[in-house]
Amino acid sequence: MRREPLSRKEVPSVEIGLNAAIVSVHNDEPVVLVVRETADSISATDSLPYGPFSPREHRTLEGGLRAWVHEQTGLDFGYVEQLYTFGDRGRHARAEDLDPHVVSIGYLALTHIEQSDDLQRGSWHSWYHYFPWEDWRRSRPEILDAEVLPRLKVWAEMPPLRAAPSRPVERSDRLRMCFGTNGGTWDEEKVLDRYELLYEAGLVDEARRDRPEEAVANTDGAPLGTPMIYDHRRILATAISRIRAKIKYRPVIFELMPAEFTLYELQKTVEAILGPHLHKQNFRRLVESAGLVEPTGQVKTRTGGRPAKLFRFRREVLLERPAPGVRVKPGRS
Amino acid sequence: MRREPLSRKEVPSVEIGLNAAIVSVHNDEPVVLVVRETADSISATDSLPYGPFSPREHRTLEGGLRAWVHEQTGLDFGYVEQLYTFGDRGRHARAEDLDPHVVSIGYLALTHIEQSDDLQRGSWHSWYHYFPWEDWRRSRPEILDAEVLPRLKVWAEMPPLRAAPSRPVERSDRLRMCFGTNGGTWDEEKVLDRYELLYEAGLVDEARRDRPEEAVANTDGAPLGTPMIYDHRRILATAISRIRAKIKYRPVIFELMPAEFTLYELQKTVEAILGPHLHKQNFRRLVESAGLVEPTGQVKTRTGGRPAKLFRFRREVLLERPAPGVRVKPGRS
DNA sequence: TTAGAAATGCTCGTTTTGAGCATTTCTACA
DNA sequence: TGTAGAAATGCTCAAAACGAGCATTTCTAA
Repeated sequence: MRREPLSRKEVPSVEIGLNAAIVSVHNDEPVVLVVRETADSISATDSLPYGPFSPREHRTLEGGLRAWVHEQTGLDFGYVEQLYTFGDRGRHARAEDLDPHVVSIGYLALTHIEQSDDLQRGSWHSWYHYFPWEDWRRSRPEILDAEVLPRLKVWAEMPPLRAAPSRPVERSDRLRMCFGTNGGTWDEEKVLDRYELLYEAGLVDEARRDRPEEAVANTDGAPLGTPMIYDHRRILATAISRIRAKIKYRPVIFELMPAEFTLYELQKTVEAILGPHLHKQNFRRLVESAGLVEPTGQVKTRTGGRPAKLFRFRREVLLERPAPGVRVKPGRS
Repeated sequence: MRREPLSRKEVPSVEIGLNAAIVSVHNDEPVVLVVRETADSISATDSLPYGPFSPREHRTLEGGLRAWVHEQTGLDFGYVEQLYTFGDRGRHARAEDLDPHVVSIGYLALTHIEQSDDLQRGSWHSWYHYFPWEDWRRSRPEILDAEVLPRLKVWAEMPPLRAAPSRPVERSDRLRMCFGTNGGTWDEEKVLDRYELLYEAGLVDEARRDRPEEAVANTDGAPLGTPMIYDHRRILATAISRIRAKIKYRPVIFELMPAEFTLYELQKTVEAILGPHLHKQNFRRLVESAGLVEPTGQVKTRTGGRPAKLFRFRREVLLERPAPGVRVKPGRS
């Protein structure tokens, strides 16, 4: 053996946290299931449903996740995928956090909200509540030019705290890459990168919480967006990035739809997730020619105009094509 | 609080295994760094470099991974990304495996092998050693029609052991989806899906190891491919799937290249990873028009023909385009 | 009865893609 | 010193995909 197996006491116990970003679309608004924790009698903090993995009780990681979500909210969801495993839940861990160390695994779950569903606990919040700078549905979000970019530019001019020769990319270049400043483009998939940059710049509440000793940039001015406990907002950012990327090559959007829907409802749901407006006729052509849907034969009246044909998801497409998805381009119309 | 925090003793200690699939290309052959473990004096088993995460010694998960790889092989690599966290290292865990439970995190690392590099331990093996049915470089691999598909078809005809109402996809449909039988197409990215199917069908050694009690299909006939310890072959399958998908939208292929290279060398490296042959002129047009490379001004003679211009990776492309990559189609030429 | 609102059908120019032919410029060898 | 062979490189061309917009149909509401 090349290495002595470590004895039990040599391997510090590690606790695994299971965390679920459960996403849905309600009234054309992307929402996430949030539990409000009352940490103490004064402050309330939002969290995703979560709980520790217990190998004795949970046969699998995913099973443990479903158990915790059910216990905390009453919700049972269908589609779920693993996002990422974060080793630094409290980021720059301080001594008292070291033992036991918590490693958190983030999951993305998708579900369709029926009217009849009522949660035992928790509530659906717009994800833009936590990331207002991502809300491009109407137009370029105001907070971007009013708050986010000015303060990030100040940060970009500051010298890095620790000289980082291993970081080849300048702060200003990272700013351009993430936020599309200086002639760059806004990539709606870079939600996590933008959040990480804001964290590093000390502009989100979690950064001030994790590194109170560090003088962070622009301490005057309110933190941006609504914070969450631990690294839950980072997990949510990961979830948004993932779903925005994934609907382009896998038909996961149908996890958010009812059994039957019109093409415009489908488009509205895609737009709720992706942000920008899509060209209606081209969207129809795309979805139909890709064989993603088939007409049910029914129509839906009360659409405000000509009745719309109802469609359902063609599950067979999963067997036919290697990468079916709503291949929309990030461009606006 | 909605939930009592679990006391220390209520949360069983979990050990986290860090596992690295370190990939390179050597002589147009995709290779992975493998350590041969001599489990006892009789049998030898291949493994990826791995070791437990110890929060006391490792500041981050990735740091722990690098430490273990360095200790076991002497290699320091650059690019690394997390793949997936598996909760069932021994799959259907038996009682004696339950405590402490091991959760393994798989990583993909990419590196370029210099002539001067010599490993202290471990060696580079072709990844097709572990997945011979994935080797489409010459032509359709013989083992597919001679061994893999006949035995999978037997399995597809068998009734599932446990009636699975929650599994909506028939075995024969999964076979078509994964292996392109019955008019389906072969998707070179589905390496993990194919391995999982073979595992479920009991055709790989690991399945027989993990579930000796279960009568698996086709026990006559040798197991397919070379096995690895624990779930390491599954991690390697995940790594291959990931890199085959990723080079299409991120310029990770350059992690495998020397500083200067010809376009044909680049093409050969892409083909080593993806498998099928690409159209040479179109590949050049693609790579150049995407701004991924720039000429160094030098040429390389001794190419067997007209000297080839040397190129280098244009790092600026990372700042310019949202998703630069070698967008090659899976089709053959 | 009619205005307004969607749904739907269709066109059209531009870009991207897949495929192949032709030319250039080396090396190896007669 | 030619000349064949092997790549590298340059260019063309048709098909498919894409982006944008106009036109028509068929509802509801007043």
